[in-house]
Amino acid sequence: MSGINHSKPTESELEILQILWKKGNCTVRDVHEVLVKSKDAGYTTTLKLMQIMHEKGLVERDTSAKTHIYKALINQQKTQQHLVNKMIDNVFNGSAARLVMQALGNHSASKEEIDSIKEYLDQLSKK
Amino acid sequence: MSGINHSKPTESELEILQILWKKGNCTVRDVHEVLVKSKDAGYTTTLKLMQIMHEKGLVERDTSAKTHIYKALINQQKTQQHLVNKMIDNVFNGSAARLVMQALGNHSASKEEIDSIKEYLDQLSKK
DNA sequence: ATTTGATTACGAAACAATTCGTATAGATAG
DNA sequence: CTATCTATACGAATTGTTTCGTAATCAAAT
Repeated sequence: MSGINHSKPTESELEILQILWKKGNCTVRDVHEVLVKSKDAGYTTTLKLMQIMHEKGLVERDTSAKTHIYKALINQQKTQQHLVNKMIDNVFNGSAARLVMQALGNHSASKEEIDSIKEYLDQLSKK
Repeated sequence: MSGINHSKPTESELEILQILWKKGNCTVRDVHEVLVKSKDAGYTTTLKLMQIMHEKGLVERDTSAKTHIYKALINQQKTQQHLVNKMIDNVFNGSAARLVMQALGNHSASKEEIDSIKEYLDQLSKK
């Protein structure tokens, strides 16, 4: 077991992780360009965030060239799992079912989504 | 429309809200006593938090007696909805279904939970 | 070579969240 | 009445997050 990973990215870090998970290897500029579409931020802000994420071990980077290449180090699924579990405990008193209903209730899932969830539940039941 | 409520309680605030939602009216001590069961905190820390929550409009309080009585001002369901929606956007790229599956996958919902969700989904489908 | 542009490094400011020590006031027991 | 206990008020230290200005470095273009 090497470095502990609390896997508690902040909100800004999560935004960046999203991009890294989707696109794989990125320069700071790559990430920044996606970010500015949805929010207002300076380039050096994004840079600094990614440097801090590196210090924390959330990402790794290749510094062999002038322009560094970043890559997510923490796993998307595990991070999602961690955050969902925390929310279940923290916000829904430990009831996964209540979270699920809340999620489906107002967010108006599409028919396809609902069907795929049903299918998923059927598989879960068969055990 | 009067005061906007961003309903973005911090983690500590959420812990306190949980207790207030469950028990209704509470003194600081009531809340504190529940809190210390699961975490390490001084009484004045809890007090301060609740005072700040009051400033923010998250709770109201009756100060007519020496010992103040606190009560949640923001709605549990709405707060949950808000937080879930944010998580869907922020962590699951907008897919409620993915959140649901993640929630059910590892958290090992009980058979009863799964059944009640199925029922819920059937009702949703009939529309 | 010099200028221009893009990049990383660094440090600090601004803000927010958390924690707690100390002061003060009211209630109660002796 | 006085000592003690419990409560709130206040301020400040600490820590974490976010933001950005400025400097240094390197590459490419002129």
